[in-house]
Amino acid sequence: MEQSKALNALSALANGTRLELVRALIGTGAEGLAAGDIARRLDVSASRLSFHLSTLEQAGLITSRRESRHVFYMADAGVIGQVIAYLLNDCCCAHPEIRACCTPETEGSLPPGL
Amino acid sequence: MEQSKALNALSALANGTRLELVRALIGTGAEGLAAGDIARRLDVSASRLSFHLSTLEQAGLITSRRESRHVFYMADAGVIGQVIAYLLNDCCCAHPEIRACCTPETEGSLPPGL
DNA sequence: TCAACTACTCATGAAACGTTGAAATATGAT
DNA sequence: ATCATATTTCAACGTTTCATGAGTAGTTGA
Repeated sequence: MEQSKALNALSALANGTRLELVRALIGTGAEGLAAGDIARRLDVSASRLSFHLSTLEQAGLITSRRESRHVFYMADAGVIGQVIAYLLNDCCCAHPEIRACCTPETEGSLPPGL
Repeated sequence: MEQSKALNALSALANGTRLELVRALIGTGAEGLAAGDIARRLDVSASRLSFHLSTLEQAGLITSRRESRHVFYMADAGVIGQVIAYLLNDCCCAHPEIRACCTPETEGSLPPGL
């Protein structure tokens, strides 16, 4: 992932509404969620939702598909993973203390080499 | 890490100059780098540098110490790790496909359980 | 065709961001 | 004291972002 793409993604993620959107969409997997359902679930106006969804889509973090009159949005787990990997590897040089963030649930249970 | 702190950190990281700053400071460890050296290295004006450094410091991503007339800046690896962990766990629910980003260099070389 | 529904676009204004250069502050050397 | 160095602060300007509400476009069923 190039820096410019990572920057777009980080800008997109640096907003409360959009972070909630990602959170909501990650949970729904490939099926996704219709715009109207998202609006109701997060209590966001239609235009505001559309603005934030298109910001996320432009950044490549989510995708959409039309199904009759509904538009379903879903998170692109691959791209989101790439953004995190970019922070981890290209910006932080896989710094050992930072890498530790990857094993929070198993913290302390891994041998020193990992 | 709370969402508001993570959002501040993401905003701070979503800028090319500041990402370069983090990159440069991560490499210098606890010693850090004096502002003037950073300015020369990244070819950034003093006031612009100061602005971006204070943005990063306010977000908690870097710290500073004065030494005679120099001010040394260093990255806070712990906080940077927390931000990445927040994205990974609190936003992406440790989604398996996204978690895969943590093992790019050792990909395929770990047993399935890790 | 018409009405209802779903989602998007647009214009507006307020707020935040980023760059610049000049001025101010702090520290150290002569 | 005076001067030089190092860094920060400030005001100005243009750009970008965001929330709001009104209006528009596409889809479905009567």
